[in-house]
Amino acid sequence: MYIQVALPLPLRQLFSYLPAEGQSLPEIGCRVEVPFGRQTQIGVVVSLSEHSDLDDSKLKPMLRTLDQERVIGERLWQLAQLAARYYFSPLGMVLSQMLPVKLRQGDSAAPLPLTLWQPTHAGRTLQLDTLKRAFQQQRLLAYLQTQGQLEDGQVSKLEFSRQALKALADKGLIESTDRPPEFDPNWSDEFELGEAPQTLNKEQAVAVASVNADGGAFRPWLLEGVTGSGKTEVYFHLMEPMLKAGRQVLVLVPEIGLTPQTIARFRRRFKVPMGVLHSALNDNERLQVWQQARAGALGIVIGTRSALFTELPRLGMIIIDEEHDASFKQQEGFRYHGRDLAVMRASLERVPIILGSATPSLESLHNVTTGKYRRLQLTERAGVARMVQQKIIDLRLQNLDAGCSHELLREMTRHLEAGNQVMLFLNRRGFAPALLCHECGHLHGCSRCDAFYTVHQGSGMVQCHHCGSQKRLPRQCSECGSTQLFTQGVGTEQLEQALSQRFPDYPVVRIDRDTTARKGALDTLLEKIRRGEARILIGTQMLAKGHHFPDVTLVGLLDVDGALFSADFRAAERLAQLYIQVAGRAGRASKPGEVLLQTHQPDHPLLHQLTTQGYGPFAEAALRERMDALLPPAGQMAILRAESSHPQQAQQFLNEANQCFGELALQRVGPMPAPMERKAGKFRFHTLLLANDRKRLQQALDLALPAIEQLASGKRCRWHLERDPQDLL
DNA sequence: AGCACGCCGACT
DNA sequence: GTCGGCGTGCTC
Repeated sequence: MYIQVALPLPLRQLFSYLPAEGQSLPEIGCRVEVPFGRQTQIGVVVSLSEHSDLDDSKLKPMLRTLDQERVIGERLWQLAQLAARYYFSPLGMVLSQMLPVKLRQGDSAAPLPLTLWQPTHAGRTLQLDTLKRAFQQQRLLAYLQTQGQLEDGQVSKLEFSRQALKALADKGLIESTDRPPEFDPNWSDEFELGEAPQTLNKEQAVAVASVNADGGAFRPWLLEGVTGSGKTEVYFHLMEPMLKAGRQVLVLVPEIGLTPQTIARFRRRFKVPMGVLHSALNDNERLQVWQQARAGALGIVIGTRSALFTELPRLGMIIIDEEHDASFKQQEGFRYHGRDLAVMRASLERVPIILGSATPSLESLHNVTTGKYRRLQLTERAGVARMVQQKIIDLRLQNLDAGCSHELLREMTRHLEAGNQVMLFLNRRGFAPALLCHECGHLHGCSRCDAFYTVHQGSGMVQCHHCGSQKRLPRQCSECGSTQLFTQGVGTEQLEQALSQRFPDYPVVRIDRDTTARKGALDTLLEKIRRGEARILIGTQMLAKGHHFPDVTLVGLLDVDGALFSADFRAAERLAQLYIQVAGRAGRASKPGEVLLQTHQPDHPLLHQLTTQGYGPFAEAALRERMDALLPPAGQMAILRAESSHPQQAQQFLNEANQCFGELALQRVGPMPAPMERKAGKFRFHTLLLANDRKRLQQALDLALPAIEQLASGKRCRWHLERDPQDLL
């Protein structure tokens, strides 16, 4: 017998092993540890066969079986096969992505015992005063004396120290007991709501009734609802009968969307066990959620992109909130789109999937047009409708102060004096996007990329935002030696500085990658804003994500032009989504909001459409533009990218790859240089592969890919194939 | 991917 | 004389 194993490598093949001596054969879907070159790898058994392409002398025996029963269930196994084929990705990469990190590393899949700490008799009766020189121990023992017990997993959550725990145990004051974790799959027996459902308005009721009338079969529903229209209440109404029937619900949210408020809202409504998979969890905590979900002990699993791969034996429904959000796309390794895979999963599991958004992706809108998705619309706002004033500010021939027009500054003053907060978006971090020599005109560029250095004044450095290289801020021009160096353009750092000077009475907060790099820094800043300690909020896109500040009444988008003429074909769509999101949140009933948009293209048709008619008509026009340009979601697209330190090598590979398609009916555009041809010292090229339908693209690539992989030129450069690329950068 | 081998330039 | 840069090849 030969064991075919999928390994987490970028190699589109399986590896055969001989059985381990004296051990029973592993089952399909179990993890095995195998020797691989000079190292060992953990892979998943895909099949057992009686034949092998290779001679026995070339094969090694596997080392050990890690699981007694399959670690990926039948449905997710099917999803893995489907995803590997769809994304042209090695099965091993897909399977490893589906497993919690701990299981990829070879840890046991058996649930860990629950360790419980209790005071001993000595500990219960000890006077706390005796520990007054060991404050942490005293605090911990005090807790145990009053509470009686403490789960080991809660130690760091309640901010007790591990050392104190150990010290108390060593003194014989506390002791631990292990008990197997209890997984109760019958949570629905005592199902109850934590709070009464809200009364639905007519549109919400129609949405709920439409989905329910479909009888719980597979169907993607696009729930399009403006901000404040009550999408979450619709989710809740749809979840209720599912949970009541003991079916599990999977909820996917964008990366920053998983705020404590969101989680609290779900917990308040449904008194069922809920697993939360957010970025702050460590690998052990993730494994625990995975185990509970697999045992059917969770009613709700809510998490970001990767939560999609949670094993849910009684899955009844999938919900994706903010389905347009870019964070659902994985951009490394196995490059999948969480939304699209979730739809595939719903289809395999035969359950409905709800895609919610105020600003649906053009993909999803297109899928509504073709009949793949059904659309549900919520246009009414709960509560009092807010009037948001919108205005485009023509920047042409204007004198700007740190990128702000007079009109914007005037409006800022007005809103600040009224006691409100002002929020400004500028999608460029750092002090200035370029450093210019006043004598010779030289712009200081990165030596490894086709890009200029960004000036960071706070750190006294210039930084390349594309490869991460940085150096001391030069005093002299590297070309002519002049000391007359000026910054060019405005970044968030400069904006912050300029506005602090201009509005000395109003504290400014800046939120970008630089100010939030430290763990917890973002929360601290957001909290500061919420408490009203900051009045002027400056930030890049990340300021908008999921955060709602009720006292913000003026929102300014400082430079919209970049998005209108970007090499990234989705830039306009993203701008529109950001715009609608902030416009929907500016002000409230008692405080009317205002949104200002600064541009050198005040007559741009997309801008007009967006500000005068809203997202719907904008999206229709943008979709037409995409269709005309044959960009997604028109037809099907994949991109073959190659990079090398020698440009000819990447080009040669792509040229030869083009030959591999022969007469296949696939439109090829390229090879052509990527929008930033040189990045981090590598020259980058790509070829676009376009087909009218899914099947044609799949067939053509299935046929050509084996030949492309054989190309010798492919070994002289790094290359990969990506399906449904987010951008062409 | 991750690792070893192997070949050339700049250091003790 | 070596250390180490990355180009090349291989992994059942």
